[in-house]
Amino acid sequence: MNVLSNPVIRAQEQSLPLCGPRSVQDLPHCPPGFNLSSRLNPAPMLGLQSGQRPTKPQRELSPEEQQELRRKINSRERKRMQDLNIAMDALREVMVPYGSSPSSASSSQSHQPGAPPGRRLSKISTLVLARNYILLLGSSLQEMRRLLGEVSVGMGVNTGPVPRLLLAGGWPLISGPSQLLLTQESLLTTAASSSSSTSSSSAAKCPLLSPGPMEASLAPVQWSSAGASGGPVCPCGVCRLPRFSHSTSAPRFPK
DNA sequence: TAGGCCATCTGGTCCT
DNA sequence: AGGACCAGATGGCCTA
Repeated sequence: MNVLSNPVIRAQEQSLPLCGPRSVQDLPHCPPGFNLSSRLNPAPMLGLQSGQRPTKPQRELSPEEQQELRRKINSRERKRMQDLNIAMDALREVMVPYGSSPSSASSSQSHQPGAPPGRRLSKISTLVLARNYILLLGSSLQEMRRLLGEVSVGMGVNTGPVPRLLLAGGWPLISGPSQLLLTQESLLTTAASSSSSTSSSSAAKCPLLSPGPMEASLAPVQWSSAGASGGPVCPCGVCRLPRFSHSTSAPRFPK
């Protein structure tokens, strides 16, 4: 979101009264009698237990100081969230080779003029996808080790130059997030050899965030083109991946 | 128009 | 004491 276009921020930057845009009644942040100093400058506790020292009397902040302090805190929080979004965009760039508009971090819902079609991944989708990708990489690594072991046994350790599997490009390596378009079968095959200990509290609900570290976490997801067919969407209500559909006919790892 | 997604504000808590 | 982190609340924008 464009910071300057945000009326609240504008009000902040222009030192307009806090909570201006809204009525006082429906403002949990600014209830009637709201006083920043109650937090920033807490009054001595009533009903202190015996033996406790009363809190050190603190300097009362003037309204201007309170406002300035509030601005400072808000600004910090804004910065923190913007940094988080930058990191999220960096992750999107890795996870989504299409449709991502990296500079859109602060103007979230707008499409850039020249940007490729397709909606930006939501934060939750980005995280879920990244998790799947990481798990998949892990399982690939394990599979690779297993195959390497087989080859070594077959050829005798340290006797051959380069295993032919390598030359043949037959490794089940992941070349990119797009390879998350895998069938359940292939994923399970790959995942079977791995033993992650990840657990998820959402297990029961989401096939992508599911119990079995690998088995279900690697439930196949598939990119579908923006606005396309409207295949089944993850029903969990947690990830709600809008651009993925569970696939049953995707390419498999070469064997 | 409802629902999803998001940015921001805010107060609470924990840490340094 | 001040900053970081978190979660709840709120309102705006967008899409189906």
